[in-house]
Amino acid sequence: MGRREDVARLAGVSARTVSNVVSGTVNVAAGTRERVLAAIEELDYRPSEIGRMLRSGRTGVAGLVVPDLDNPYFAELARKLIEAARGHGYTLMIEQTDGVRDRERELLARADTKAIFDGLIVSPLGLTDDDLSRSARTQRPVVLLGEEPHPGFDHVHIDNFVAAREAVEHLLGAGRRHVVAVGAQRTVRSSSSLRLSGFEAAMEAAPDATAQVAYVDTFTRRGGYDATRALLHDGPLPDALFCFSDLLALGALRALHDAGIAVPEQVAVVGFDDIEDGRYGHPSLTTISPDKEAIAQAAMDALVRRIGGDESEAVRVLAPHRLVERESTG
Amino acid sequence: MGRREDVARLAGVSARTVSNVVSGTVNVAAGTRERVLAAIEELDYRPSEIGRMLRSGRTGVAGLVVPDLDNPYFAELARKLIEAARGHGYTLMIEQTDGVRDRERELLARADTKAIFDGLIVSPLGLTDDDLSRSARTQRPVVLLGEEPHPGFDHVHIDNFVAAREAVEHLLGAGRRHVVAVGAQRTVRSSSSLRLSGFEAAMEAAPDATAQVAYVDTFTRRGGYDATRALLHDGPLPDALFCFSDLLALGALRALHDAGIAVPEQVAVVGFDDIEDGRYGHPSLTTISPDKEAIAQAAMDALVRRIGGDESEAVRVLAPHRLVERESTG
DNA sequence: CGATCGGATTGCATCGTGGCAAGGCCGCGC
DNA sequence: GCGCGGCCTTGCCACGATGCAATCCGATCG
Repeated sequence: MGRREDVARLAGVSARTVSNVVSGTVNVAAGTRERVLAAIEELDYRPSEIGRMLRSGRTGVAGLVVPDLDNPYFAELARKLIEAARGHGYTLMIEQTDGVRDRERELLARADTKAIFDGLIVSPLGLTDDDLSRSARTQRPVVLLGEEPHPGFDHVHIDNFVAAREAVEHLLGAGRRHVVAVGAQRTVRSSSSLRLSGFEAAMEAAPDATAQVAYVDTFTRRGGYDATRALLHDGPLPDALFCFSDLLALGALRALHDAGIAVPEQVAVVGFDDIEDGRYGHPSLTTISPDKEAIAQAAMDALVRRIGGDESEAVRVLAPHRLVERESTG
Repeated sequence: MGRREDVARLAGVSARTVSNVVSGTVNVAAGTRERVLAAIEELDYRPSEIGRMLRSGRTGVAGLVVPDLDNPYFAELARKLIEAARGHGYTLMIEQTDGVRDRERELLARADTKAIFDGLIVSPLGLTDDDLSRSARTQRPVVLLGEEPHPGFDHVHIDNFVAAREAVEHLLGAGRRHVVAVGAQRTVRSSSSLRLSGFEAAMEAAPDATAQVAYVDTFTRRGGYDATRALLHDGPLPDALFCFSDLLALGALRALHDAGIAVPEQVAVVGFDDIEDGRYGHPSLTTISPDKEAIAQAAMDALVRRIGGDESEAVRVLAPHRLVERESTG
């Protein structure tokens, strides 16, 4: 690949003129332009993105920090985010944290130091306000996804409380009277606390119904499987499960099937996330469907706005969700 | 964030000495180092990664081009690749092509021009040798994943032919006598042709068995669902399906269930990829499990070696696979 | 015919690093 | 007291690009 000097020499102009042709921001005589373009073609010259980055201070790269691409919710979200980023002329660098707080902190710190992003979209699990405000010193904007807002940061989310309540109301409305919330967590701070609150709110409005909470270790199929097994072993059979994620629900479905319990006849199941797997499984999964495209779009919009220098107060964007009824609730 | 000049002034040294302290490659007197480090802390100075990139010609970024992160196989592979990249001190930028040849070509071209990667890992679907060799002019190394090798490029793969043959032999060994290969494609050039060949080889070795090929439009659950529906509608019921991917298999399972056909009693099903979904579904899916970790590791190893300047002949790395027997084949 | 104007082209400076080699300083040995 | 060696420190430059302002040239106008 030729360098700009070589192109200039071949075209019989100065190096600066080559730049003018390439950037197109300055008037260049038609004849000159053609000679330069020919020389560029001839020598296979391509301007260096890194030089431009250095000069302009912009990289056109945004970081995405998610717990885990294995998780279909994040994989589907990442897909939409990559598309949204492309729409803004941005490329995404993806990092995984496995929900480990130290990894999340480390990546935030790297955003200050080694990294090259213009900004960062973070889906945190274990970060505290303190972790975040410590990193707020950075010049680089951060947009948060997920349940919890943090003061001073843009935040894109769905109304988890209302969504959870609607899911449970759907179960109650179908006549279910013993509903178990699957997905509370003892270890992790308050992830999903809004979903739990929504569950509780719906249950309190139905005094004749029994509410129960099942704890899980991880938001995985195995977590849902193990929790449901324990549930079936320990006590009376409920007639509905509200799982805090589709993965949990898929694990629960499997455990119910293994125990010979019919879904939805004996137990109805609702999930949360609307991942593709839930649509083709047997039975297909009723779930809360967050508008992932809206989330991705809003997050990139906010990030690009901040990168553009917007210093206004942090915004909270509410993306739509809807309840999708499928076979698992009849 | 302070600049190097400011740090130098505060520490009472030259800007160059600040660099020397930061890089650590040159001897600096202990007292000077401490003063500089204190000034760095005080002014919150952090060296610019972009400046380093420009100076060194390395970015520490690799590109990953996959069809689609929605596809759990690629999501799981991406996860492993990100981890492998981290092990080499690299970060990944992920791009999606949706298997569209023009997008793949465009991204290869961008690797030459706008992009900042040191190298690229590509999982192509529609690229021709010509497309690739056209891009081989670039200085940036490319490592290929997937079925098809291309001359002159490092290639990491599993033995698709043998894996497919083993999958079909497993079905035949269980007494199945009418096996349908689900996943041949009319439009896309030769994707999965090795899996088809493996299928044919196994079937030819069993003269008393009936082989059949079902075509799909896309390697998705819907593709598998539609193809299986058509299959059930059109002809006699086979007693085994060999699906070229787990997604196809999951769609097929759903279609079989809708038609009231028992799996594995009436029809056995084998998939390919061993994605997480297949493990918890009902029935769980027998599948060919490629060693994704080995693939990711080998791909990053090869890429980093090339980036390091290795000009030796292109290598082909064969990663292990194994047949995982689950409920869908009894 | 000279002055002015405007478009095309160019040189200079800068972004932040780090390699290179020259310069500075101290201490030791003679 | 002087010279020399060795360690620190520093200035200069290039990496590649572009904003800015100066320069250059042909053309038009008075």
